[in-house]
Amino acid sequence: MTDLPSWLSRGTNEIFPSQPDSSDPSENLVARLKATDRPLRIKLGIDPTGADIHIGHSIAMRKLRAFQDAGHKAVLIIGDFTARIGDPTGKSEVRKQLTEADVKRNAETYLDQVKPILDFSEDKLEIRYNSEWLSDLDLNKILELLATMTVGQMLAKEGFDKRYKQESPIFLHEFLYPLMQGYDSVAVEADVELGGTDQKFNIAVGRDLQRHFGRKDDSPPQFGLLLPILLGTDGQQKMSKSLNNYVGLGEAPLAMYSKLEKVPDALIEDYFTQLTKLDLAELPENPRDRQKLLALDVVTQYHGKAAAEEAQKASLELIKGDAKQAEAVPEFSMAELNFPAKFFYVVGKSGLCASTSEAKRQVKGGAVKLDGEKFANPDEMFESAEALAGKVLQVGKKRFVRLVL
RNA sequence: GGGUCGAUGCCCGAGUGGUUAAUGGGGGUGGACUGUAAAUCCACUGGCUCUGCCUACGUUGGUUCAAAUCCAACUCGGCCCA
Repeated sequence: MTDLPSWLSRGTNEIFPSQPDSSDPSENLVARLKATDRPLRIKLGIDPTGADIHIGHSIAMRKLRAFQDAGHKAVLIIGDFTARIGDPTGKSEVRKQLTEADVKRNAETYLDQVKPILDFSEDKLEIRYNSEWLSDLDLNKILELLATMTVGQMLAKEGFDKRYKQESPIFLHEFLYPLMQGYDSVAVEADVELGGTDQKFNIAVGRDLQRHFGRKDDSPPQFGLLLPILLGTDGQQKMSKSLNNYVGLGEAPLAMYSKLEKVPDALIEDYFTQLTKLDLAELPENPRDRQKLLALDVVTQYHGKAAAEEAQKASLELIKGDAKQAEAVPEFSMAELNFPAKFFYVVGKSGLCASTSEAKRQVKGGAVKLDGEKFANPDEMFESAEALAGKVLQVGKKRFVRLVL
């Protein structure tokens, strides 16, 4: 049989079912793509559990876009219903439940953030909320769903297995999650479902359920296409907001750029593969140039070329420590401070430190500079704001603020 | 429902009546070094305009000159039995 086209294979971890030598469209995705007489329906579900999505999430979105460009239909499912339960995949704890209002707000910002990635033309994209079909399931239907799987099958799932062995609690409603995600596939008649490698179980459940409930036009059950989980900028754990190793899609150009330009060397090829269309064979030799190219390319995708180049310039200036030169230094008004004031108090209130106590420690530790000069006496008194006006206060290498009246 | 064990700082985890924000590790922040990285070394890591004051060891009460440490009830979780 034929090889996968590169738009399909780039960065793809696994496709299942996969019988590379078969021409049967139910077990070979390339054959399926060829055999179809209609655009395939490509499902990707996201649960609006937080306000931000990051470039790790963008991987599946980009693949979805690739399908759109190849003429297929993206079916983006906003898991407004499932978000309230929480996907137990990879979690060692129960996720806290969200209110309807939270979920709605999150969904809106999500859509906003994926605008640069997806093709939003009407015939290319279908956006569905899974409360549409899940909120009306009656007990009969739920029992039917539950009867398709055994406790053993559920406990074989990685996250549950681990939690079970660690003696941490697993609530019964969590067992429902894979079934609901699978039922989404039934409801939207998905032909392919995209997801991270950790989604294999849930996507496989979708196949089972499609088979169980049958499909309108007797199409074969959905294919699963698994994409790698992006490691965070720390190079250690998967990218996640709570680990603070993420690059958010909604971030400002400079913030995005400066995070991306220090991606560890070991990860940079993965990042190029997953986040850009650049040819890996033509990357620069110098690792530092690679980082810059990556940062520039990704920022361009979300903010345009001009903003990306500006971010690159600003970032260079910041690194040189030339804070006074950089225009991007935010201002902090001292209007609400009470003078006379000790130095650490000013630093603490400036927003550069989390607390005045931390500010004091940072000053003592020699991390604080005023107009580029190290300033290590936390108890230095300033009689009035005028004495500090116009100066640049700096904590560490990355945090700056210009003091104004 | 019965029995039993457990709940400590961002996380893990010591500590079992006595001066002390509370050992250690991870993580984080800062410094040196460097490619702005990694690795390594060092420092810091509850709050407060702070030579001191305040708040902390699941919650609430109690015993005591004194409790994270003892007692009681409650909440939450694990395990065993049903």
